[in-house]
Amino acid sequence: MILYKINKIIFEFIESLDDLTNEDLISIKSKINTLISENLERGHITSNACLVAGNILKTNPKALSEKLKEILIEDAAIENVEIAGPGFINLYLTREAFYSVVDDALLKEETFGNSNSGKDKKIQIEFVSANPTGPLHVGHGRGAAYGDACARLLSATGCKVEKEYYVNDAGRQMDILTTSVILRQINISDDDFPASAYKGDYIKNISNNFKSQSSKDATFSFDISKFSDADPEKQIDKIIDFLKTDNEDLWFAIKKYALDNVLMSIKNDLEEFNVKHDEWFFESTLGSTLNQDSDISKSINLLTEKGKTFEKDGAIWLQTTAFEDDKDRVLIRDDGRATYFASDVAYHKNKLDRGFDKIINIWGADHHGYIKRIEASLASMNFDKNKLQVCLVQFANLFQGGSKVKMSTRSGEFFTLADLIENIGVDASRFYYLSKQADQHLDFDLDLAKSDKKENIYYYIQYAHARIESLNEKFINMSIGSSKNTIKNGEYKNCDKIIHELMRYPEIVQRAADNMHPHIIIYYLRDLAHTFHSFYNDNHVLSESEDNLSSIMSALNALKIVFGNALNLLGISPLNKM
RNA sequence: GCGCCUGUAGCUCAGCUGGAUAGAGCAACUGCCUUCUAAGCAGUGGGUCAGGAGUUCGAAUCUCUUCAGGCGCGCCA
Repeated sequence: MILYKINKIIFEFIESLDDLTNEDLISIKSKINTLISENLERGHITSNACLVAGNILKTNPKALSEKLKEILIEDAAIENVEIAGPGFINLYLTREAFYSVVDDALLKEETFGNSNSGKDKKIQIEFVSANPTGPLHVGHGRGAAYGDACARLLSATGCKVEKEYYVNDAGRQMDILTTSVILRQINISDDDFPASAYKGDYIKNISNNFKSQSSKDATFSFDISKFSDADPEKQIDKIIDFLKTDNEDLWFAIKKYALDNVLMSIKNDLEEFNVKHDEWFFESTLGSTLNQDSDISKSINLLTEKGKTFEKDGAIWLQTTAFEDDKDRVLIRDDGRATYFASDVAYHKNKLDRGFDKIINIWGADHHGYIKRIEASLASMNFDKNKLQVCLVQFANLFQGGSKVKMSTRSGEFFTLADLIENIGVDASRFYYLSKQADQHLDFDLDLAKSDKKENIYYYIQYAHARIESLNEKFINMSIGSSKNTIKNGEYKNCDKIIHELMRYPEIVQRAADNMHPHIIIYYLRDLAHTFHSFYNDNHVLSESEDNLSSIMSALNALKIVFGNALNLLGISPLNKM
């Protein structure tokens, strides 16, 4: 790529300067920005190299830029060099070099924009990982869209990415799910239904389906009033104890059935949403403290060997305060059971033991308090805690008819991911989920996502793609050769703005991947669509001369490739017709 | 109280690895369809980038501070 070459020339120039220490060089290199310009008025490529070097070396940036200009102008791809403002360098490429991006895109097609900056790094990204106690809701949808888009971005920069879902199939929430289903079996009325149990319709469905498929029957006598307790948590615990011990067969049959069912529905929702995990890791496989060979025991033993644990009040603690945590955390309760934290420690050890160069967790923002303690546990086991990167996803609020859509999980009525997809479709959902930086609150406007006005950027972008496709079909029917001369030789310059925007694409992908910011792609697409629509209005393409027409279509086909590739990074299919 | 995030045009948001006049869309007003998809284009007006201080040749962007809003702080999962 042309940018790479120019960067090399600039770096060589900097290195040749007098009185340059190694430190200066590193600092200068890290601050230099040599980019495709945002605006053709500033040349094709612009660099702040001389400003940065001038500042650090305490010399006049303008004098530096004069020298650099002499060197750059020698390059065959560069037609002109301008010095602007306090010492910016603005480069103009020759027609040939300028046009080369079109050939490059047409040649590389779906790999255009990709790089190998990730150098085959093995990265695991864990996302969604919702508790298997009910259907995915719109909050999970955001994590799903974000995690999947990040995986695509990282793959595009050459990383080997594995997507994983962590299934919390051990612990109390599974007991509550099981209990909820059993209580539906024995027809506890809605009024008597425990406050802490799950009440959604899906529970009733699971219950009914189990009844019709299994010979096991809930025929024991059960009087809910015997379990009453002012604290709903204690109430449900009493019921769990009873059901577990007195009806073991039924308990395990239903537990398995319920988990399988919920998991199946989660998998279906994700598949529908165009998200596919490579691995499903079950918490239960981490084992328990009763088994010395389990992952849980091994990680706790390791921490103990390293002298990081201590006993207090009958419990075993990890001294996470040694690594910036607010307080120390319990690994094993005074009754001998492991905490959720202990499972998490074992799980993260397991992940790193699998040999990933980096593990990424996509977590709900409400979990941000957990980052320190996990990092502390990894550091305590002598892992490099920088191998773990946690990305937080803020909540999404749905708006419809100008007001917030209520989402009450307690009553079991919520707007599920499946509802959202049914409402506005997979692609528009993914698009709007990704339209804002993940760690910030998102107001998701359902009316906007369905609107047919320009304010609906999703359609605005798709419309550009569809228009190109439509032109292309007509062009193909005209059977004209594929000369690109009039753009190459500069006779026809009306697509220059489009070509110029195309040149930015690889650097946009790189930036989006480096920062894990898929929304950068969205705003780039919006600008790209605007450039295209503007061109389309000003130029009646099909009535151009044959030479111009075929030239234009080569540029537009390159543009179409970029639209397609960029949308694909977001997991969205481009529309050919609208 | 502690931690994280946010505050940019009337509204919804970009821009934040410091850079050249702070950008879009909506809303308001004005134009553009006998020709390729008007789900479009062109234009006008609209800003003390929450307030203050600092670092810098240069700050919406970095540091400190004040104010306002959101979220999180269990031997829950």
